Amino acid sequence: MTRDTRHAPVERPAPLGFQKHDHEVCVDQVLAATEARCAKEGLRLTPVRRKVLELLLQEHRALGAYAILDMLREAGFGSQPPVAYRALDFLAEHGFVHKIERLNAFVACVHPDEAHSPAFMICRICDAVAETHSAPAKGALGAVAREAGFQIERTVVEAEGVCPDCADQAAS
Amino acid sequence: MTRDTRHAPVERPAPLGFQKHDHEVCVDQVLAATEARCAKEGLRLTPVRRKVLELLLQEHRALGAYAILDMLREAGFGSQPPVAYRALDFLAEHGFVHKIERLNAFVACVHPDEAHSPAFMICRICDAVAETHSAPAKGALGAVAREAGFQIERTVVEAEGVCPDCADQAAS
DNA sequence: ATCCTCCATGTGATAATGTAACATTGTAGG
DNA sequence: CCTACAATGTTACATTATCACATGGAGGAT
Repeated sequence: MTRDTRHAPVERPAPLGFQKHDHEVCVDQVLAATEARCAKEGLRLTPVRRKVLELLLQEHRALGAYAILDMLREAGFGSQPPVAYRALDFLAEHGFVHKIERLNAFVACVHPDEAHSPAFMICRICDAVAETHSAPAKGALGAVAREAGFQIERTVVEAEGVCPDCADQAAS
Repeated sequence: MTRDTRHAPVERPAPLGFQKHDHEVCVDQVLAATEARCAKEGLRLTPVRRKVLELLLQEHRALGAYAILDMLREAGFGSQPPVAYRALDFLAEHGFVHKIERLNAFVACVHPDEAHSPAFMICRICDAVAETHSAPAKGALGAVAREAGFQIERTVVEAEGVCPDCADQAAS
């Protein structure tokens, strides 16, 4: 759709946020936080589910279900689509990962503790994705919805554009 | 994804906005406005493209590409997916229709004149869709993006919830 | 008018994404 | 232990989307 101008993803996609950071620490922290929340709420972070989350955290970018499935296969898990989709459903349902509708892909949530309605910035050149907050239901949209009698339960907010790295490259 | 609670669409989906209105007039007006804009900008509103827009306007709800394709076939146009997708691409590129990412479906734009970044309210029960405005790039999200050096070109804003009609039915 | 070019359309084939259904395995609670 | 339920694995299939290439039609240049 209207994506004629879109390039193929660059070889080494930019990190999740658009800034550098210590991967290992970041992955470990989120995994630990996720395990804690699962323990507290009686959720079962089974091997497949944990592996999917770990993969998404390590890659630190949006991955399609089939890309994840390939990695699961290599890791010795089941190799049929439902395996990946079910794990992703679980993780998404509890906010550990988010689906990027624009890309039909998934990213690990970078702050699994707090409840939040996420918003994303998606680079159309390298497909890097950065997560931030949004509260659209509290602003103008919320007002329109209330007036119309529409009850908002969830919001999808995705901004498409050019990330700092790709803008720099284009300039040079 | 996390849509276990979702019902099948009800038999008679609610209209595009959540309020009643005069279909005929509405369809004619938008078609006329679209033709005017195409004439002015040298865009070619060919038969297929016009037909697709007309179908979406008449149905006044979100339709998948294949639903549209079926109708095109019945109307004597080509019957392969690219026929529908190309028409939709054209229409979406110029803002005459919008894609609802959450549904992988398309709706006719209800105000094809003004340039705008649309926002949608989507009923998870009957799949009715209402369009309104948004300016997320001007609010908190815009601030975050500027700070991060991310250039927003386009936004996807979709609120999922329950429309007034379905809320009424649930209450009764 | 003729040709030429570009854009749009038609078609077949195939890729990518997502689900349904059912058998099997594992795990927690009685 | 054993029962009930959740999670996994697998087959098959449904839905959504794109590629590649041939054909047709509108407009401009000569």
